[in-house]
Amino acid sequence: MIEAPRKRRSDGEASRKAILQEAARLATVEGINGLSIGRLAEAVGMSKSGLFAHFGSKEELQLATIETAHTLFHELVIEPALVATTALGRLRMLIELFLRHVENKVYPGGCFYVSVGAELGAQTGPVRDEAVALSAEWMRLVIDTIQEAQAEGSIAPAEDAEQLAFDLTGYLLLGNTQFVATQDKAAIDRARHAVEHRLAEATT
Amino acid sequence: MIEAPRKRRSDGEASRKAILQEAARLATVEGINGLSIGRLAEAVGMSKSGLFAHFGSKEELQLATIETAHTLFHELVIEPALVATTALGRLRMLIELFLRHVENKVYPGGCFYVSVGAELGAQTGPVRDEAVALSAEWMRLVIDTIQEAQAEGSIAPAEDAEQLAFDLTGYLLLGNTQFVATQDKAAIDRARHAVEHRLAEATT
DNA sequence: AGAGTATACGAACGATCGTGCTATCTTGTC
DNA sequence: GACAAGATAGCACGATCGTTCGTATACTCT
Repeated sequence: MIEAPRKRRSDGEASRKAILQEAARLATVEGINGLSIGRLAEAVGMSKSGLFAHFGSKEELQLATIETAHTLFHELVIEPALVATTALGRLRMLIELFLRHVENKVYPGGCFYVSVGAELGAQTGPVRDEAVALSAEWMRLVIDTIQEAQAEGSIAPAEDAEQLAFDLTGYLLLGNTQFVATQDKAAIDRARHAVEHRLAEATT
Repeated sequence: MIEAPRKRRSDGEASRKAILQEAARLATVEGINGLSIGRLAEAVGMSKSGLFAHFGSKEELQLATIETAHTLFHELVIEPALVATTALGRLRMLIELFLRHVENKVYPGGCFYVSVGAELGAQTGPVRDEAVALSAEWMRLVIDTIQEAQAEGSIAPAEDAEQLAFDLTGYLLLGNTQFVATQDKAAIDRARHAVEHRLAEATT
């Protein structure tokens, strides 16, 4: 016997969206484990039990939060970068949009992946697995874009794409971390400068 | 009226040391906030109240934990590097010893500063301030060592010492983070390779 | 209009949190 | 060997944790 699909009401959908948006913000500050359902409920202005009913368990809430952050990251960073016509242009835009979304404080604790990835990296469970998988997705995208740029002849074929992606991501990671800790945009500029320097060496 | 200095007993001293060592380890996995006194007490095999009496508050425990990690970092990474006679040698040793202490899993969650710094970066309070200050100490040391190497003529005077320190630390940060998440030493080797490449460019 | 259900709330559960208080050991000093 | 003080444990506290349950509201569909 197959259950008839329950219909979702628009107000519930809106609540769920508001909850997850706030959850993603708070998770970058307090951690995705440190964030409690009670404080989250207070932040969005609803009851603990009402909020909880949307997810059924804290783990489901955490997974939904990660998915929400993932979607927003795609909207703000990845998809806008795809408009560039050349692979090298896409690579530059990916990096610049990443730095801007940190600089513009999309999340108070910097890049969501960095914050949650650092928190969960050494732990176990489905929440950690999801967070690590999405972090790896970024690295994969950068590597692929570099290889496309090599195919287009704008990045030297002698460059190890994975190593170059590592170097560039290292700058972004430290830029993010320093900016979060110091609130000094100089950290973002250091990252920009490092990226440009490295790309100047790699491009033909 | 000046109080006579309280004498500390050796067994208490040993307990305190064991507690803090375990606290530092657990903090890199569960976070310095996520770590609870109850679980820590269970991990070291003593009662919650007995452990608590050593510190008087959780914040004091956290500060003492950070100080312990700081001391160990000096012993394992910084002081051994000072034996090198040249500044460039010291720089290389600092970096290599850092990577080794990650690789050798001195802490299960990688570098203590990175783990705790990422967790507390966006928060407030004395614990965060202490963690951020000690992270800045590393950067300061790398910058100073680079400038000494420039004074010795082994690193090009045209290099911006702060930018070079940023680049190198970025590699270390990502190497640490990737290694913790994947347990793959290839991440450490990527960091080594990036450092060597960057130093090859900067040295005369 | 009435039935059915998604949404939300309040109250309460057992567990655990950080933190006290008190008693019992153990150790170092005279 | 007595005695003060440090070290540790037991117990209890109020608060908060994630979770469950029953119920009231409000929307949607027939």
